[in-house]
Amino acid sequence: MPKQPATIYDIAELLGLSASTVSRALNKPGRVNAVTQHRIEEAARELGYRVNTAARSIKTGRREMLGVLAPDVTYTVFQDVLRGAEQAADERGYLVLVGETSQSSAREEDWLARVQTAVDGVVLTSPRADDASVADLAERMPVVLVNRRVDGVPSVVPDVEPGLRAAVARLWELGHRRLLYLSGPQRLWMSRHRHELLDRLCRERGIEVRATASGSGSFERGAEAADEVLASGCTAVVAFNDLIAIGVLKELEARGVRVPDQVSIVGFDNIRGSDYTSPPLATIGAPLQQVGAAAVRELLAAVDGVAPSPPSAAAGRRRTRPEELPTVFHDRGSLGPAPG
Amino acid sequence: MPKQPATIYDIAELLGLSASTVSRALNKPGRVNAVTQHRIEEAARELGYRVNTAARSIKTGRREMLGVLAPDVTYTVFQDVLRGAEQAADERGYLVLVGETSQSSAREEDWLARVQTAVDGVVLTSPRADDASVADLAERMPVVLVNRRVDGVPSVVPDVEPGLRAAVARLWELGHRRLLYLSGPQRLWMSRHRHELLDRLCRERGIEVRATASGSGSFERGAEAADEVLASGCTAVVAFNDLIAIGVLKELEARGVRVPDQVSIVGFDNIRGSDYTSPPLATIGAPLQQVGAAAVRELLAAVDGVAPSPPSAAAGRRRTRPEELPTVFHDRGSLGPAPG
DNA sequence: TTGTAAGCGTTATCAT
DNA sequence: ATGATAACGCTTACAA
Repeated sequence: MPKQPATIYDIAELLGLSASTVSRALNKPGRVNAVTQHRIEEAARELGYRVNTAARSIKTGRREMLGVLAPDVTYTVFQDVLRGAEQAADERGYLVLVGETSQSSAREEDWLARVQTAVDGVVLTSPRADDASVADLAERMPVVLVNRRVDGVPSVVPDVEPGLRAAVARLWELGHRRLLYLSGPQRLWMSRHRHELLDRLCRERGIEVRATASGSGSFERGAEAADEVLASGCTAVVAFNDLIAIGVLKELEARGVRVPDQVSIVGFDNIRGSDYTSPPLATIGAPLQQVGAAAVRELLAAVDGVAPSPPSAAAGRRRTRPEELPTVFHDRGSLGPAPG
Repeated sequence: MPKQPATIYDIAELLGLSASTVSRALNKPGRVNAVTQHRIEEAARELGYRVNTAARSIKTGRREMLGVLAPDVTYTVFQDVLRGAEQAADERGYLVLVGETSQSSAREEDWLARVQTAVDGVVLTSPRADDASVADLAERMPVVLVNRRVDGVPSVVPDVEPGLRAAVARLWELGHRRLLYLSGPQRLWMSRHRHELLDRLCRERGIEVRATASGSGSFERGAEAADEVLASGCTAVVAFNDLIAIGVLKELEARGVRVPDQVSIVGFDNIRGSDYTSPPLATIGAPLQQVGAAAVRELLAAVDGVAPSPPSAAAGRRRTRPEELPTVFHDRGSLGPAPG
């Protein structure tokens, strides 16, 4: 049923031209007689011609596709990154391959291996692979990291500080002096990063910070943490992400503990749904679409740098200055004065 | 920096063999001497050989990739479909290209055109294109629809009836006799489908159903609809999707209208966050991952049917029997006895 | 301005 | 069991 798609030869034959002329006309218009050009375009439309990208790739070495790796398409953070990436890619005529690795490093490795030959580069959002593997991969193909840093590999990470600083200031103002950080997965660079920064910012003000042992980044994890929260004697909680935050919030509500009267809660990511709760969840969000777009632009710059132009000293291993992608604090109802 | 990847010629040369032997060894093991086989595999690993998929495609005509079109990666429904699709594709060694078309039909057309040459087939979730264009596309390449039906094009749609029937039964039981359907976008097949089915099921019981004019499927749309809800004199609301439902719920709460005491609310899709609200939102969910997986399996069956095997009467235009993908009613706090 | 021809990395056919 | 060799559809010197 799907009849063979037309090739440049079909067009050439139809018009009594040679394939190379057709190719030229279709690729670099201007290098061919105006009327011929027109006839070719006409014929191409007529025949429903589409360039065979595989055949082109084999010659040019360019795949015009790039990969985006996501541990979990289901987590809202990734969606915005993907959307931003998709749009930036589209602007440059690139197609996007997505790899959902479901938190499994085996699948991640697998996908990476398979996709390698099909794309010009990859964006890795919170990959599970260890630093060495990531650096290794970056040796073999253009790679840009999102929400993670690895030495020598370009990365795009929003600047956590402004949003978190605002949140801490607000907590201070409300009288909170003891905070509990609900850690995410230990292997997640971003969880450690947020923790460190929270520590630093609180130290500046003399706020005490404790932290739970690391756990998953899920709603259930948050619910489980309710006991720890109550036992900790802390008046406010900063969760690694909104899922955890909402988990505690709902569990505390279920136990009759009033938020924010007895405990204040702040999350991270400003996921869709974080303002559906009662009270709405205060959270620190990042411009994730821009993050995704920036990552792709950086990736494509690297891709461009690889082949054409003077093989200059090369754009080389730059990282987007985070100042350009600041997080924002969303002050919402889950924050209130410290009790007592 | 990314040195040229090794080819089968490199392996052949290294081992003093011919390229065809190497190719055979790598593709159909068994047709080559066991020890040669082993040496080749060894060398391949050594050299970090990866098959050049573009080169392979040009010969075989198979791309080993498929496309998944999504109007909005940001809406949870799509994510689950994508995850299911990704996994089913992965099982068969297929890579997935995703197209986020941001509700724009121009971008949709564009992406479809561009991707056509790069994939073996596409899964279209709620495409904007009209029936004719979809049928047309299906003429030129394997296509499977999700959450939409078009004559002559295979599609996978969960069975709305069981979930909706349960919801209606529950509403009846609670004494509701007048319902308001908050319509989604008119162009969305699924919105019309849900409406029709609701009409039918309610008629069976003698429940009256009204419907709003169509609107967007967003949270804001729900908030705006609050007036209509209150003016309608209906005791319960069925929203086209959870976003709308949560929008009304929050807006009613803001106005001091008690849910479910004064108005009961049911949504569709069981999106993440639908149970974060207070009260949690009652909703009708579908096994979306399975839907995605089923769509891909059907697509790959069509792809397989295109070339190899006896060109039999062909699997042809089947549609997955919906009985296999039933929706489920989630009874939650937003439902209560009809007032008065 | 246009045509000829070589070659990209594979697979597949046909010999050997 | 293995090796030549010819495609696949396209780009790109180079020649006309």
